[in-house]
Amino acid sequence: MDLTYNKTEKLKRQKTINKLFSEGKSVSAYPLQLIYMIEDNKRKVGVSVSKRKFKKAVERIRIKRLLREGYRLNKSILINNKLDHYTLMIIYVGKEMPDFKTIDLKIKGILKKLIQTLKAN
RNA sequence: GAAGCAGAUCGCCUUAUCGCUUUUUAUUUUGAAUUAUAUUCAGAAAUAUAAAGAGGAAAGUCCGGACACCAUAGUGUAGCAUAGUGGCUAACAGCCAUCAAUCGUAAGGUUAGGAAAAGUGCAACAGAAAGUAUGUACAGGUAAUGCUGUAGUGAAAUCAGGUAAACUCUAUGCGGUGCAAUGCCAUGUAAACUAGUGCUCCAUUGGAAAAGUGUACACGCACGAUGCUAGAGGGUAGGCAGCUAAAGGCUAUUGGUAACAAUAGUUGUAGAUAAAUGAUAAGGGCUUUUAAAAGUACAAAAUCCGGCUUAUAGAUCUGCUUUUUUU
Repeated sequence: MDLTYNKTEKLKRQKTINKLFSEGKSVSAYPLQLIYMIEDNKRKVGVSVSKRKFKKAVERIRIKRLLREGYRLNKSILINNKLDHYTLMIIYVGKEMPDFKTIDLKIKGILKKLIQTLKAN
């Protein structure tokens, strides 16, 4: 089972990020929002937290780490459903500091929701 | 013992499993070159292994430098900053010593502490009057006059003082822009297109120079047609270097009241870039509490250093002061 999340899998290019925000579709399940795009033949995933909602850098870094960890442990949900090329941006839109258990749960939820919406189309 | 003053240090730990970033070594794959099928080279990827991986403030971005580019950064004006005296430093608005004022019983704390005989402005109450000033009473004096003295008000009353966290003056310092600096590679018809403006003079492989451009302004200086200004539409916004060894840390000795300096020894410590340093589980510290249980702060590098300021649960150490008790 693949539990890695290294440099090559990170969403880095400014261009693709802009494209994702302008053309991608979104699925939301509070306190998370997922913007996705099924185009590239590689997996690219980024995480984000609004600076407005969390002013301190410590809090933002903490949430990003939790989001990354949640994706790393649960990305098998996507791969087991024969989905291995995608571009994702996971955004935390909540207003309070989460702990890992809720993040883990919500990530699982939103990834399953993504698969359902894709199958429906 | 209690209350307090000054200074310094630390600021969670261990194990297991799953991960992240950088680097070392090994193997495999791939690429390039060639004397051509085996060597060499350096790069990339994967796997394994080992090592390292946020702070005392990393913060605020408030000062000062290093470094880079703009001209070898010049002169004057403007502007800004600093302000007892002496010293330290690469430098400073920092630090040390000391004087004065002031607060505290004291240890100690605090201070925008230069100049009012250059000029301008401002000033409560009292008082006739506070600078284009001259009233009353008494006394003196004159040709005459508040001309002179005393009384009275006030901090200050006629060659006066106060105020410069008011202008000002004096002394000293400061050129500008910041690592998104800057250089290289790759990509790109990119010195592209349209409009406006400019395209000079002498001369002939050269020289001079207008407009213009370069810094707050002026001068000066440099560049000066591959120009300048505006518009529309597009491309790129990726990689490498800069990038971490530093006015470094620690210890000892010497000089100095000290800040600090010199010498010797020792040590070798993050380098990311939508931004690594994490997640989970178990256990242990520490604080509150009979226990259960709860709490375990503030706050995360972004070119690098020296400061200042602000935030901070809790813990430790050193020196000193006052007071009480005991011996």
